[in-house]
Amino acid sequence: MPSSHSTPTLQDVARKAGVSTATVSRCLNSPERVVAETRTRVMEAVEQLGYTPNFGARVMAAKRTFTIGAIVPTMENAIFARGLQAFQEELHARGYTLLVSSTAYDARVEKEQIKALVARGADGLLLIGYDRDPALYSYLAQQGVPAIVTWAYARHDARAAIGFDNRGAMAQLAGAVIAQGHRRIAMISAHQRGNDRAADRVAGVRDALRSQGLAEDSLQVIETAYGIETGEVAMTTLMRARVPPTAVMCGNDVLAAGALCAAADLGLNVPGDVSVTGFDDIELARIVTPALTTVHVPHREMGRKAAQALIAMVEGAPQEPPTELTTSVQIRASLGPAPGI
Amino acid sequence: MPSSHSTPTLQDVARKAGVSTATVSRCLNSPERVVAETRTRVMEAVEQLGYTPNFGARVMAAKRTFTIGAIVPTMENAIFARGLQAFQEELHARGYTLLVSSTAYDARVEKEQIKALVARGADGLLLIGYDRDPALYSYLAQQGVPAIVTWAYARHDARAAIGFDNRGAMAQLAGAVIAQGHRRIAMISAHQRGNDRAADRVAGVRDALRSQGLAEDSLQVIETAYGIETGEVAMTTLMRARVPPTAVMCGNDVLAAGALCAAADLGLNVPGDVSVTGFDDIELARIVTPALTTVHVPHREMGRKAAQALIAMVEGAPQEPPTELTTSVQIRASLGPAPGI
DNA sequence: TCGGCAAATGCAAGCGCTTACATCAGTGTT
DNA sequence: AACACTGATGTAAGCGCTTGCATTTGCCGA
Repeated sequence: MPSSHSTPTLQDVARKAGVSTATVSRCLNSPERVVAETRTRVMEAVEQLGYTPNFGARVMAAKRTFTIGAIVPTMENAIFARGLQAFQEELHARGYTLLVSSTAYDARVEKEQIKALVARGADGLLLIGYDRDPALYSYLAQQGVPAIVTWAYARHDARAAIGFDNRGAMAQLAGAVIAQGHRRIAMISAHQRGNDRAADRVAGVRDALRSQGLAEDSLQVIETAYGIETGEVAMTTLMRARVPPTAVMCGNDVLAAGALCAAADLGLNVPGDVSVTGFDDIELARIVTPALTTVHVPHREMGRKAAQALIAMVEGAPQEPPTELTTSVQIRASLGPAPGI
Repeated sequence: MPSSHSTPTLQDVARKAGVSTATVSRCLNSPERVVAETRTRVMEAVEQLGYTPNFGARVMAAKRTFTIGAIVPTMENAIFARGLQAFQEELHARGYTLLVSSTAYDARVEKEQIKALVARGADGLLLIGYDRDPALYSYLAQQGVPAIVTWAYARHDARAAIGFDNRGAMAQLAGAVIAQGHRRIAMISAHQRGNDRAADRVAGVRDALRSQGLAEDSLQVIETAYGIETGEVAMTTLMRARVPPTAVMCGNDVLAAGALCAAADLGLNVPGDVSVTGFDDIELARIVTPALTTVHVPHREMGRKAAQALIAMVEGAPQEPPTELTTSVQIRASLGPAPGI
């Protein structure tokens, strides 16, 4: 008799349906192996008892959790939100559940979270960017947990990845800025240490300067945490200099939104007095005034494909080579000709 | 001998340290019950083997997962992001891991996700709002999984909750709008069905109209999905009417941002031609032009307290009564006097 | 009619861990 | 010196499920 107080178990269902636990288990996991009549009886028992399989037991017996972990730097702004949403949708469609945790851009926290997720039996992991302690990669390999790198793409790295060329995309955007006659260009970047995307974006701007025959060390870079307020502060510093830049390229749209606010506060006209650009093309970019010139990233596509690739790896498919997604420069009102041109 | 290929188990550690599995388990879970010397030996073995406890086994034996689930309507925009981030931070500090999933505002998906999280052994659940199939609440009760309702607060409901009075807050904001002389007020709301927050906000506006002796059925309400674009569409519809409203109150900041975009596209001046308000006071509200008048919600505080309360419940504390957090009306440039006043 | 085969189901051995209880070795008491 | 007691550790019984293998059942052809 099912004990009336604790949650029902396979046993209880089996007893109620008058079959063995094995049959119940099969009904739940490979219904085609059970005759229709029995199956109906079992399913009714399941229904009546309100039975839910015990996850721990199932995991232990089956060695699979159907859980995928994602470790992102932050959930607070929208940078990762859309891609993650698409990732989860695809996962959900394939019967997997997503576990998200965030690191606040702290490598130590990231390490903890990775271990926590692996300990919790994540079948696979979504990681942002490449740059982390190599020991973590060996740890994952040792534990047999596949991982996929996203939001970045490195041709030379064999690791599974779905991303885009941060450096090339930023170089292209910088090319557009330079083409507008800007020569005094500054950049507001996230901290580059441990953040390859940020570092690549700075490098991209340098690439563009160089290829135009401009002095690349003339590029002034302010590093700061991601955030609207930090973007405001950085922009204010920049524009109060003796010779302020005529274009400020930001490491992402959030910083750029902050820069725009600061410009407004300082009474500067954008793009009349100074041009501002972002990166990511999140919704924010369209809403701010003036609308932001930025790099469009196919976040949803990235999330979806990452899910597909990761599931394939989890299910034992041979690891695919990294995939590069194409980005495009979105020219909007925040970029104009350099003043005096 | 530890099999060289599979991951090490408690057994392996015990063997290596020359103790029983019970002792190893105790070292890991209640170190003070083991003599220092033994403990050191065990910890060394753990270290050398790179042992990580098997989550499933642990869960099954201990009946606890130290995992909390959160089910939010969406991760795509920032409405829930900040609160969730705070929730996770507090959880993490207390040794719990957060599992997030989203429902796309679909009650069926929510049901699935709740079951999935319970099946995955979530010790407790964070839910948004009250409005859902009562069967779900009984299911949770039967499964013994405590849940806390957030982003809403209902005095009359005994359910554990940490939230704010959506209706009262919106009424207060509407009061401010009316005080500016607005009489033709329209509202852009999320779909109210299954979304008590949205419904309460509409009701709040009606309350305010009534208490000012205005005809509450004169309030025109457009329901739409949450999103910037949907906000734009709704605003366009509203402003193209023969007698357009002089103030448009939006169910949240995202819709309001869309409304502001639409106003700009239509060549309307805000607040000269029409005032716009939001709700939530997410970062967006400060960035848009003009800055948004909205209701400030203490998201981080809510997230933090929700974590504390939920953990207390999970750990067996008697259920606390619902907690109400205070909101405040944030007046910014998007609200001005009604035209012609 | 009966042997043989396949399909359906049952049996029971784990999966790796926690924990109640048993055991054992010291310590202090009388 | 015998005893009770305490603290450290070991023993072993599950936790609820999956799954390889054994058993049963029903049907076919000979």
